[in-house]
Amino acid sequence: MTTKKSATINDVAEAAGVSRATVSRALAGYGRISKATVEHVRAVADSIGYRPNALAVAMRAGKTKTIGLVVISDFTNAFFDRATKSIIDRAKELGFRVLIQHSDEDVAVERVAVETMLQNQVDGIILVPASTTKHSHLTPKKLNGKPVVIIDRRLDIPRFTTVTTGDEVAAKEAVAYASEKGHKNLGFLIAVPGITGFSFDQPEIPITSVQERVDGFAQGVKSSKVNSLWVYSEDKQEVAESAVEKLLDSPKAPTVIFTSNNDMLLAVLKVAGERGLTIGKDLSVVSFDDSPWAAAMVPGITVIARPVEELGHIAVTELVEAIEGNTKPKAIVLPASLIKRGSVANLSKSK
Amino acid sequence: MTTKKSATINDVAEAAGVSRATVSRALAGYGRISKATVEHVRAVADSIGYRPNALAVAMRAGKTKTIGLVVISDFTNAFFDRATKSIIDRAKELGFRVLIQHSDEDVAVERVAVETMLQNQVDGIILVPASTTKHSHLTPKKLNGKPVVIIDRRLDIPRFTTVTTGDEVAAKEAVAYASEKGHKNLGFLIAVPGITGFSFDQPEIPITSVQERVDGFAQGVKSSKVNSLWVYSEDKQEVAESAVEKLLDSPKAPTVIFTSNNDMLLAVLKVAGERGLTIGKDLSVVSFDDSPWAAAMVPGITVIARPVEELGHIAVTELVEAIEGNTKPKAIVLPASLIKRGSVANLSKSK
DNA sequence: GAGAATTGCGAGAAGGTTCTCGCATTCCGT
DNA sequence: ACGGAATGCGAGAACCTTCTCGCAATTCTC
Repeated sequence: MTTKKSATINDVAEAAGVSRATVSRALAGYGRISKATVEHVRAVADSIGYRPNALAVAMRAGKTKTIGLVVISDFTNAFFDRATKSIIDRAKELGFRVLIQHSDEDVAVERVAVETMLQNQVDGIILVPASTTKHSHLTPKKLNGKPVVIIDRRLDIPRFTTVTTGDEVAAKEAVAYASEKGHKNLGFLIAVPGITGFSFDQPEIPITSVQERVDGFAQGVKSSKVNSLWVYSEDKQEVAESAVEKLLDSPKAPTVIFTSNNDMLLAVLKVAGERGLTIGKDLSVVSFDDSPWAAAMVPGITVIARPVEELGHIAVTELVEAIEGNTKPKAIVLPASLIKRGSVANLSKSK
Repeated sequence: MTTKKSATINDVAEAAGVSRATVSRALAGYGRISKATVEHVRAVADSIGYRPNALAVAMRAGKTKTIGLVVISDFTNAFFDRATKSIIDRAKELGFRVLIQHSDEDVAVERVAVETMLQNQVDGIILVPASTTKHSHLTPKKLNGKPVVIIDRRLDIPRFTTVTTGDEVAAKEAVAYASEKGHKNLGFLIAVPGITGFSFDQPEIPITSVQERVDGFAQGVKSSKVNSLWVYSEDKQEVAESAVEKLLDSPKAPTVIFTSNNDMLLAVLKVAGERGLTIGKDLSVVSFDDSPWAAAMVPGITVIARPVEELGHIAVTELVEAIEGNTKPKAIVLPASLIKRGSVANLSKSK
């Protein structure tokens, strides 16, 4: 038979001929204890393969050294993969573990995810909220006073520290760039969670980051005096593809399409491929969020890059600070930047 | 002041005027208890916002309903993002949480990751081992008899259930396909963790999945009687790019390059782009592992697709089975398949 | 109507750790 | 040599839950 039960501190105490308290002192290195005892206990603990039970430690300490991460999407999304990675890495640096849950843009799922986190006694939560307005599960009382840091989006209350990116400015800049390149008809393909199918009329956008992008695009269109055609799509490949079809088939077909995330970009690439349109020549494209493949493609995709790793890093740092001391909520905004590659054709020269 | 401490079962008992045992019975629904009491306790528990402490439950039960996942790479890798997602999803279905750690292909890191998992009392572990041979931290004794399922690669001992894909057959098939298309000079770009820089001489490959791909390629080359040029690279973008350069600059430059993973594929795309080579015309490419962008690109990348989601699903299912009962270790191999897109030029017709 | 059977619930232990108290031993100074 | 301080360590409580055991109280049976 193999060792079924793991060695406890009692086993070590017995084997070393001392009390539990002494073992704890020897291993944790606190209190008054002689060097000889420490070494003896250490040796015994090693020899019987003692491993402290993190559960019991957490119970006793009232702290689990674990933070909960609730994101809306999984790592197949080009933003959340990097965000999750940077959060895990930073948490590790600070001695915290990360428990991950996905809400799939559904407030109800988010609610149970948060509930699960709290049942598991996480010390704090990093959350990408599915809704700007629905946050009745995020009251201090329901959270037991556990700190929360909101990332990527904002809530309509200033209760929590929030880390976002300056998408509005970046979107405006992107439009100006396309305009300079001679584009007169701009298309926008915007993923809006919660809607079904796609629509040319602006639906209610429950997400501040998307709203900011829309606003930025609109400002850019206004100041550059170009034509624009907007289409709002469900965040789903096939739906987005038919939205792109509609966009390209419209009377004033855009020469450049802006996409609000990488999934939408893929839809544009797919349809362009099917129609034999060459990116950067027959059709231009600019997308939110950078990714390795967007950089490696020919031509490279011009993107609005958000400092994802930095965002994750800061979120964890802020959360841990809030866990360890009392901090005031603050709003941190990181700048996004336009990375120019070859996916936007220069129409002004060719004419 | 906000509620600092969460309500415990004692608070509920006191508020409801019953004992802890009764509260537990009422909420968990076991033992003899009257309906009236159940409803009363439920109501009181709701009203004071009682939330069972998962830590205490786990302590008492001796089961945490948590499985540990130790992967070598993060979700920015086109295989591990999908694997991780499918594992989390399946675990959720079976009522398990997932704790994630990355080993970065380093056995030492893997060792502490496993150690951390065990300290956290996971019920079982899913592991992508960094090494075929170094597994002294995976003895039944060190694992306290906790079950482990190995995925993606194999160990040189048959101690654990293993879920892998049939890469050898698929690699052979891919070579045959390229040969049919008229390619005579085949290039292989193979990521080998642990080495520095790149090399044309085959280094020791500590990973069974990569070894299988190498073997499959070799068999294909032999039976199709084509020329081949092999280059083994560190899994790092810049290194891989210079390896591709060398490949293309060699006397018998390959007309098609096979890559052992998606990162290597990106390196090929990048270099091809810089040299003005059009994929599917001037240079052909076939990669291991499918991804949304490989499908959406123009031309689409021909890939050897592995059933990643299925792999994750099965791994969790097997692990949970092992957790709940005693099972014998088995070796499960899932078939990989060649998905033909446009990235392989047809040379036989043009001649 | 008395004993037996059933029912509802409370007391208490266990799970592994940490930490506070307080006791006993050693060491120092005078 | 003796009082007091310093030191090392053990006993026991606390964290929160679950579950067994057993005690009362009620109902049933003849």
